Amino acid sequence: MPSSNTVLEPEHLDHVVKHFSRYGEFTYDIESVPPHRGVPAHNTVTWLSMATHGMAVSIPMGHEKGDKIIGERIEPRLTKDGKTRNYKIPIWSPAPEQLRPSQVFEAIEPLMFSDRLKICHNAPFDLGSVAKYYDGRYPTKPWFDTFLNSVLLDENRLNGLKPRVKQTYKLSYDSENVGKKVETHEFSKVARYAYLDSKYTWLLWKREKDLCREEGLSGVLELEHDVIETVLEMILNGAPINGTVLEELGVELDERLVETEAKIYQRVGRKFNLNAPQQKAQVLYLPKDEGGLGLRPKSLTDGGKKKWARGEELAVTDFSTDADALKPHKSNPVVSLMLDYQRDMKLKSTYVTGILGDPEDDDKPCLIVDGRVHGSFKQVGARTGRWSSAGPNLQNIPSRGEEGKKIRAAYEAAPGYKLIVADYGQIELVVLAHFIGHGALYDGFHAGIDAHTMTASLVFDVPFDQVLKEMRSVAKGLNFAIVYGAGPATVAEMAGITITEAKKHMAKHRQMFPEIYEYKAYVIAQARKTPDCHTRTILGRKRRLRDLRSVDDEKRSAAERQIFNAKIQGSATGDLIKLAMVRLIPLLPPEAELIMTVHDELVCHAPEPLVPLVEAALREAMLGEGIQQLVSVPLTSDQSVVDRWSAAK
DNA sequence: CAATAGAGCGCT
DNA sequence: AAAGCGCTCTATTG
Repeated sequence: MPSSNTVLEPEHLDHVVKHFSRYGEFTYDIESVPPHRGVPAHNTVTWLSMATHGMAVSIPMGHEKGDKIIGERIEPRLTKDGKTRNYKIPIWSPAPEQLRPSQVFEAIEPLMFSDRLKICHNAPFDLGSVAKYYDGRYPTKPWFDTFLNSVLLDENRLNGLKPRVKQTYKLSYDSENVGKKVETHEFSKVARYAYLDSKYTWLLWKREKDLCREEGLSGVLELEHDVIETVLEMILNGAPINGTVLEELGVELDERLVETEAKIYQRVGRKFNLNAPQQKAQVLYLPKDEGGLGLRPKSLTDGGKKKWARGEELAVTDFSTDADALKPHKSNPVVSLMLDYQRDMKLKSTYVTGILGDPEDDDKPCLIVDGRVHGSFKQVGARTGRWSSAGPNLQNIPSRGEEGKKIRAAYEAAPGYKLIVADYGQIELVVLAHFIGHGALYDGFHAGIDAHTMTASLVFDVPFDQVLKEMRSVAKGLNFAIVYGAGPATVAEMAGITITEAKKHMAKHRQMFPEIYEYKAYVIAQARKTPDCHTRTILGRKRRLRDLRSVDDEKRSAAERQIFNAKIQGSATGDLIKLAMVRLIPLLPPEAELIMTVHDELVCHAPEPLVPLVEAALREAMLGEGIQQLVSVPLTSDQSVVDRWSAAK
């Protein structure tokens, strides 16, 4: 009988599978290596670990580094300044002979594709990463994700496996961060590490699997488990993108950057680093006799504000050089050029080089594989229950401005395909009106009147068919202020009016929509009364903010804004959009794909002939009876069928 | 040399 | 005195 926890022989693997087959549940975890380490669609799995009743094992399948240093070699390498330095590189013994991935995945296929419960900490990654070994099929339900479970139980703590183990068992088993780069660590160390990942996932599951039920979180937990399927759909599909369009735009931006840079240096009379806020501040705010432009600063940086609060002396570098601070000086040619530079640099570095990579720089790989970028969508990335996206972030692709639109235009459907883009109309205000259940906003939505127009009509005392653009813009700011808790200064800034005017409009708004303010106060008061200071979203997700009881006015106010916003944001762009996505998957024809979510927006990709079907599926998923019944205000959506994402309205 | 903080900015 | 994110660059720290 094999006794080791590390599986190297086929007989051992058979024995392990036999043992696991006896039980209805098991945990598993994978370790992966570059290229595309964190990208389930393309990464290479070199370790699989599993745990169940009475057994936990590591199964290596391609780890190269052994346990001992058996020599060293000298390697000359170029340093950054072009010099050559000799580095001593240790030579490691080879790792023991291991099973092949195909052997391993074939052997465990009966476990993965059974009705046994697969338990993972961050299931989308582990489920998605093994799909490539099964022709794109990922292990079948049921699943249990201890990470999701953990987040729902406390969104304020660190919920990664290591922090949770440390919190629960006062124990650190990975001080070296082995999982971040397994291939650089010794075989035995990784074997132990992988084994412990699965073992502790198992222990956490046993310990915490029923806690959500005790807190009335079963419903959201079930929703989030259903959402896993939508995550897998998005991260395995990826978003279709045209690299050539980005390349051309990159050249255009580069040319302009070089030009702008030269003009600035010429006008200022010297070179400096345009990407360094401190150097920019000196150029802008230092008096003329000290080589600066002598401009009057508009605002402080965060660091500057702190200094000011402590009563310390300020330096020029404590003044902000952000776009907002520069705008008042736009008539100054240097400032105007700086604004151009900042905008172009952002687009070039983040959205062109960030995607295409830099051949000169190994740390900047090209993210496009077979015409797709695989962002990693995180279903509980935000503490409100909102999605987040990373690597690349597909939720902050530029949409405004001439150049921004060009970036978004690179996200295009494959030939013969279309993008179908659907977004909810005013979903946050709809949810707010639903929660209140009456009032002008509620009535307005039922009458099919645009929320900002409705608000403008009451604040400016005009019939809603006589609301002017400027009125609507102010109203938009006012509605924004409700949801985010913004003050007069922000409203003024947004709508382009004075603070005095903003205050006046806000007072009128309070008068015309008293129920909104009553409701807000009620939500905050109720939350403060609960033992853990929580409120719940429409589907029962909790947001806890202990600072609601802080004696520090600033902290308490911040918490009040946060908890109210979380209730609205979490219900709208957490719960409802997720429910719509879960409903969508079974309605989509197999040839159609869900590729992205941007908070209140879903993007699908489908062959042209199937477009009507996909449109209907999106309508049903987002607006159909099963979701509409949850909201006492009519849901609406806008849909566009386009070739390029930039063309959606 | 690697990790982290701060500033700034893209999106809903 | 504005909710929620992630990325890039510079400058500082370990």
